Amino acid sequence: MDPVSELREAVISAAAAVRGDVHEGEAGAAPSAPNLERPKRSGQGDYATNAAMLLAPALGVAPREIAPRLAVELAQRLGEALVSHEVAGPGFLNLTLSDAWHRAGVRHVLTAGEQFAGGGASNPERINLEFVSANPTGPVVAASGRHAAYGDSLARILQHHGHSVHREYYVNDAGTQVLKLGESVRARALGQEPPPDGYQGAYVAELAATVEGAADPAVAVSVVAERAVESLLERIKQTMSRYGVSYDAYFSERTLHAGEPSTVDRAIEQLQRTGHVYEHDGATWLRTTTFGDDKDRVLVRGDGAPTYFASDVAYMESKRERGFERQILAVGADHHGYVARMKAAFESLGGDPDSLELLIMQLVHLVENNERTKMSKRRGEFVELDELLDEIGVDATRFFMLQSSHDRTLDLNLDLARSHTAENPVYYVQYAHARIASVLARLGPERVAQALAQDADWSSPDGELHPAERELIKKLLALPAEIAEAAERRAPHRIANYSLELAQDFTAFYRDCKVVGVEPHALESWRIAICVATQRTLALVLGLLGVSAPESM
RNA sequence: GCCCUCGUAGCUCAGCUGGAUAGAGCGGCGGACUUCUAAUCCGUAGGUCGCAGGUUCGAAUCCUGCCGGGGGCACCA
Repeated sequence: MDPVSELREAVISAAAAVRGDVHEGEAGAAPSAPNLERPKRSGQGDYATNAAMLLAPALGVAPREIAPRLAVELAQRLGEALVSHEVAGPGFLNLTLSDAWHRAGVRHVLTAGEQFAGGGASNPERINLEFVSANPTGPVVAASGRHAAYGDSLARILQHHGHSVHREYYVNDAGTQVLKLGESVRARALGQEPPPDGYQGAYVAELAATVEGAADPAVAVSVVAERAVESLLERIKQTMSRYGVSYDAYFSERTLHAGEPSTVDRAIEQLQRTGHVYEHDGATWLRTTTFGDDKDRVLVRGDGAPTYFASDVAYMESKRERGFERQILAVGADHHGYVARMKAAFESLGGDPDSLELLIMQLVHLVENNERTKMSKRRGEFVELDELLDEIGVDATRFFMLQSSHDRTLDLNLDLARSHTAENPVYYVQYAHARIASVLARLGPERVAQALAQDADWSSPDGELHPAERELIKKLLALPAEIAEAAERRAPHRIANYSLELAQDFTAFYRDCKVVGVEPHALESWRIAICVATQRTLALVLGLLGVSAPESM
């Protein structure tokens, strides 16, 4: 267990003991788990807990009277690690920990290696994570870069936290939009304008030139559409790969309709068995209102064609059949109306609606000349993700997309991104990593290995830790809780934020604490250890964001 | 009209399952390069946390209403 978790356990245990003292044998309402947090201001110790304030209502005693009792219990549990404590404010207990505790923290980071801050999931699950799933009727647009970065990073974080994650891209290769694409390509190939509700983009003309049989009347439009989709899907995969985003599967919608019976047929049968399906006006309906939807939904239209909703239901069933305990879908803001019906359908299928999560991604607005550009795939007015990557690079794009919470709309100022690339905070984080690499290179691998050895002497006779060292170490040790939070709240942006904070704390350390050549030898060893622990942690978090960690810049 | 969501510094955003005097980056202003990397650092200015009530020992955070932005209310995909 990591040092901060141990500390938290000690606080919880101490709080339980205090509660037991006063209300002997009484079950009572257990107070919610006490916080262990970094005080905002300096001079308030290394950590603070609000346990006394939470115990106050249950005990009927003022928080400031409870805190000293808590301190006694805590002192017993922490021994020499706890240097001092004080009751502050409305009843916080501020804790100051020893230098030795901090040194042990660095050893923990080094020993844990790549597993640092990992495997914390209390209930590891097999998760199916679906993201982007943009229609293969055009290139990947810039806005999808947000979905891609988010889904990919979330997958990495969940995995590091101990879950098993399967990433899928749902390919809508069936239905009218695909047919419209085919019609548009055919029209261009014949030198005509695409139909008014078709696709107008320049890429359609490219497809008209490259797709086999585009202009050949003997080749059905549906076949042209199929080939165009194939070509576009290939292009989408290339963009994703360039962006550092990988999928375990590109799941074809068409396969849901294939076979006798098809997955769609089986899903509908399953729903019929559970009694949630009825016929009305010649169509087949699912009674989603039973499970909280506004209105019932059509599965099969009057003309016998299954709706898109039917495919979605079948897809959920497919994921369930494949053994995923949890389904997470990152969908666009324009899909938020689907949440209720999807959950209702999932429950109708016999699934637990809580194990189906639809995360609503807010929009990305590209701002140029102080105006938001309107993006329409059909009219062909859009910025491609590839263009964005050409201009501001993969690392900067990913970091920018990941910096803010997925449920907030994001303004991406293209003018700024183009002209001030070096101002992106991602370079700040990468720079810290490169700087450490430079320091370590100066020392040489042998000296570094020696400093990291289990029996290396890290403490100079009279040396206390520098405040910058203590701050940096506590930031390192905050990562396990940070990852747990990011994983549980599906919030990669927390990791982006953390990486910036870690880089800041390292830079302060770098400013105040000389490493190479510092006397005595043990102090140099100790600082090398801090540098290595920090460098690895920076590389770890950048990795979770899908951003590179360069050795030099 | 009904439902969802967001509103925090000039700009872009953290902080939000209640905690101490609300933060960062960029931009502004003033400084620092014989240095372990200046893609850096130091200092400084900048806030009615949309508005109004409520709950609480304590509210940017929870509840209600209002205002404003975005989205959704198909036998479309």
